[in-house]
Amino acid sequence: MILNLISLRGSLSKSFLSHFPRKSNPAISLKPFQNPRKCFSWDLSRPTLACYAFDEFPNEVNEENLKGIEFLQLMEHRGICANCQTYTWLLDLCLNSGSLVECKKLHGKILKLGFGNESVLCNKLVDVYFALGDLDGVVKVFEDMPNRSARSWDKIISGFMEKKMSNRVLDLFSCMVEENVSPTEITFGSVLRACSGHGVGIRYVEQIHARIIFHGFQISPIISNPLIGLYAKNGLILSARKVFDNLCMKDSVSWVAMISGFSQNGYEEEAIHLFCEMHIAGVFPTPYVFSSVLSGCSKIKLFDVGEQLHALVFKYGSSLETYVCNALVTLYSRMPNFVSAEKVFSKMQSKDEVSFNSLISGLAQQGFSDGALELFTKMKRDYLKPDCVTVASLLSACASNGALCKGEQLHSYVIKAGMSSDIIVEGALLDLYVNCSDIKTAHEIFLTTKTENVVLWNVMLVAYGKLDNLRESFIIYRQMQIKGLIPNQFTYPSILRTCTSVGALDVGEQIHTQVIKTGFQFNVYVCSVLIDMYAKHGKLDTAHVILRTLAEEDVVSWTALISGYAQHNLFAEALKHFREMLDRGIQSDNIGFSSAISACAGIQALNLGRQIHAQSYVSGYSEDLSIGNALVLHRVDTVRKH
DNA sequence: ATAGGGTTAG
Repeated sequence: MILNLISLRGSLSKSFLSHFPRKSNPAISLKPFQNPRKCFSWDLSRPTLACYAFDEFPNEVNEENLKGIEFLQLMEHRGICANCQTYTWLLDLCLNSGSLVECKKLHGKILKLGFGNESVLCNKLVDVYFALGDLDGVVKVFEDMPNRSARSWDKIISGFMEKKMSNRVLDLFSCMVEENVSPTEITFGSVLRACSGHGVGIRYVEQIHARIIFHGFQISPIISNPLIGLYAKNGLILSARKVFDNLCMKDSVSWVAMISGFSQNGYEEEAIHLFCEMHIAGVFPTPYVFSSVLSGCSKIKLFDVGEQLHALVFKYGSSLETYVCNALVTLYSRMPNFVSAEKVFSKMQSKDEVSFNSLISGLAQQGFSDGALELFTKMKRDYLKPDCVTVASLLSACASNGALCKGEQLHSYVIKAGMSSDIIVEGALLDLYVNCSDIKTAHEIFLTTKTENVVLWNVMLVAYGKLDNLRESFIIYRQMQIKGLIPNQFTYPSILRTCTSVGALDVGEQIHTQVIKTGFQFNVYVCSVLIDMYAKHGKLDTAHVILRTLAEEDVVSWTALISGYAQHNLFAEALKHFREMLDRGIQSDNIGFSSAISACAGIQALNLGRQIHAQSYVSGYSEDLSIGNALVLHRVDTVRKH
């Protein structure tokens, strides 16, 4: 209707109208055609304004020259007073034209005319200043505002959040609380996002949570979902679960937040379990939840569950989603053969860096460094930029294969691409040189790094361990404690192995006390090395006690003890423990087999030795050198007997 | 408001 009328007016075209904000009420808009001037003072809608301009200034106004401030000047020239609404729309024109100068002029006029108290205008000014990037302007308007409603606070808080200025958001929130303005859902939404962006302490998050409960928002998914994420990111998985359980209306985002929270914190089984619950509850599985739960399956190598999920991915139409496919590629690339991984990968419609990284890391972790490097080349050919993750995987593959030359080439790529200070690339790089026995270069790199990365220190402990240099290892170990770095489950095995190999049981015992002090006495990795150390040095009772305190013993811990018994001629004990290990459903490794065969030789148990040999053969150790040596010994001993 | 890939080990 309006457009028809407008088109009758010739030059007043649609593009002319596009200069004006779209905010028209058709019923009112018809009025100016009867009496534009009268209408102007109390109602200015988009067409009214334009029609007025056309009626009043047919020669002066056209599509090109009409700008907000010029129009205002024309109005003033004609003696017509602009009202509050006029300024609102003029400010909207600034938004479209992007002119900060004009906005400032209008701001000045608004203050001069005494419109500075109008909250509508102030909010609009905040919008425009934000859009034009003048944050000082924003703050100035806000400081001058007389009555700051929750809505105004929300506007400025979410504005700063959009600019990712978490500090400002949290400061503003404190001010808001001080002024006793009740926060809204939107306020809490921004504040929670600021918390995760800024990495604030969990105590602060808990305070915010208390306020959320106080204001009765804990049942809102919009607030509780990010809260779940925040608790999960900080490792407080129980708090996250509590928030999740308190939600009476869980939406799909709530489920994803909780499932990914579990999956990312080492609670993969719980993640899969919760996914099943979600599925039973009839909630539609989004691509988000698939990528999350699949990632959990990859981490704990639950391939069959992953395959079942893959079927669901097809069923629910997520099979073309990049995130989902990437998670599937990761899952399948952890399997011994890469057929499924390559199938998913090649069928992907749009591959990104992560798609390549998933496959590369799979190849790298299974020792196929050439295949991984080939993909690295392919990746560059597809115009995808290899990132820190790519390089870290590749470096790790080169390190484990002793491919120093290729590793060095990657090193220069790292320097060129500016990744030298990435915390993980540094670790992988250092590991490369240590593994390739270039300890000198490794130490040089170590000296150039910042000192707060525990991994680097651990790798240096491995480095000096390789040189059997316990003195230097111990200095490093001491220094990291002085720097306040907390040893982890990688630290203790590294130095303890050196103690074992140089025969420094006293130093080892000293470290054992620290293991207990820091709560690592239940860690299988740490304990297996302790058992090995004590067993090799004849303290078999101590080694035995340590094994018994483990909740979940593994092959390496058992065989460390068994080989200790065998080495100290306690053959019956060795065989007894070998039997017990098998009875517990733990498959032997080569150390276990060779120790048991040696023990058989020791007590001249030919038949048992043959049996164990057959077992080792079935377990795939037919070409193992240590077993071969044990067999030779066995033969010699049994021949000697006859 | 929710998602995928990474360094050190016996």
